[in-house]
Amino acid sequence: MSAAGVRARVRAEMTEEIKAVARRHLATDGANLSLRAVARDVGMASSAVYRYFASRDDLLTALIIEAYDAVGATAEAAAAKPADGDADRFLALSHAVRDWALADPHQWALIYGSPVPGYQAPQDTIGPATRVIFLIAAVVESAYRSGQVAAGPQPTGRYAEELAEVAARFGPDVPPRLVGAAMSAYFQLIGAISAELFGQLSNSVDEDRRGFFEFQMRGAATFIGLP
Amino acid sequence: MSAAGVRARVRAEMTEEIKAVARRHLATDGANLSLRAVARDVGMASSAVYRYFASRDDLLTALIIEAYDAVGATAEAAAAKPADGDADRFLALSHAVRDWALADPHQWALIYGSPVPGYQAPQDTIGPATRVIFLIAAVVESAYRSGQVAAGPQPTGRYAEELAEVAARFGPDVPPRLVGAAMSAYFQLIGAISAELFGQLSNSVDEDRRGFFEFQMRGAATFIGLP
DNA sequence: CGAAAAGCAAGAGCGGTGCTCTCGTTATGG
DNA sequence: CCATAACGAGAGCACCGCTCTTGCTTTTCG
Repeated sequence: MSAAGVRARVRAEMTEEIKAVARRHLATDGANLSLRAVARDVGMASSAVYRYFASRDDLLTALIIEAYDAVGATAEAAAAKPADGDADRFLALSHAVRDWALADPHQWALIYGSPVPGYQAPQDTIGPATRVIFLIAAVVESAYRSGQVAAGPQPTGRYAEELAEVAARFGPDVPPRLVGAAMSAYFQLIGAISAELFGQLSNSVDEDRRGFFEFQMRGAATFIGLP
Repeated sequence: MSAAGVRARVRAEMTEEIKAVARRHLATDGANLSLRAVARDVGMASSAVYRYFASRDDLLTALIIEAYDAVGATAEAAAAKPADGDADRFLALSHAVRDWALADPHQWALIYGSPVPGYQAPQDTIGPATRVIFLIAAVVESAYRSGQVAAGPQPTGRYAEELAEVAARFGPDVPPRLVGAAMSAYFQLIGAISAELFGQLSNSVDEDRRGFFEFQMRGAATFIGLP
């Protein structure tokens, strides 16, 4: 009847419902969720799910993309808020990412944990995956444009050239050092959150993990040279 | 016959063989290796494996402990070599850990990747897990004892007290800041290697990852205050 | 309009998994 | 020497991912 076609709309709704149920299972079973169990919860035969996702890995890929988008949106919202300087903006962004990770550790593990064995990240995921690092880079670039970035160690050697190539994507005259520092800060962010989530803080920092996280991120900001 | 008992010795050998085969499977299948497949390779019924390991998770735990021991031993060997100052010792240690991880990414993922869902790290693993961070702490403490550590940001608040408690385990008068910095450096090390191994460097630093890694670790050393 | 085409859901089935239980055998220690 | 405990193998249970076939419904097009 409708121009869009009933079938297409129903298909889209069905796809969303499967993903929603799968996301729920992800929260309890992690990456080894069972496609059959998801199908049961949705109320259809397991074979019918294959009309919507070519394989279990394809379903996981859809969840991965959604997770990247979710954490990216959260980080963007935090970075958009008014902040007292670029260092504070970076800290706010970091806390937003950490809060998101704490709220749903399995989603975090899905995108930043060890890759699912036998699973190769398809092209669809590399776009959404870069949102957070681009945000950090934007903060760093903004600070640099306003001339507020302190000096720091210069990269040298072959990797410095690679950093320069990446820097060229952001604009002219962006020093490779800033790109390197931004990437390093990004990996520190991911690493600090993963360490906390994966239990590496047990028996050392148990009460005030948020404070210790901020301590680490302040170090990262200093390394970049943020004011 | 023998005092030790034939059975006990055979049992120990059998346990080792199962672990060896499982380690081989780990290199190809990752953490979702199949106990049945391991049993087939060993040449026994899958049910017989349960005489040696109570469950598949128990087998994985054994592999985890071995992996922690292996990376710990590697790091210790690197840290024991003569070095040109404590910063260089830290760098050597870092490179050793990275080299080990590159040589066997699945073992790395097993211990530093996302925890296997439904798998709770047993007590047996927390001892071996602390070897590397203790090594870093030892380097930092040695530098501190010789009065060569530069000043740095002071931790404040509740987590600072927790760091002080950890510091007390190392000896009197160890500043909490050093413990925090050492832990931060440790997480940077883990995070940088995981980022490289889990594909986060694709399309940015592809040629000289070793150089970029050293750039990051130099930053960590500076944050600690190593000379 | 009506037939052909395409999309869809369900069921059966294949080979695989972790794990348990039983049963015959073999080494161990009182 | 013999009861006991450890052992290996096999059958079996419930589950898994995935495929194929079979009917049915919607869409598309001559």
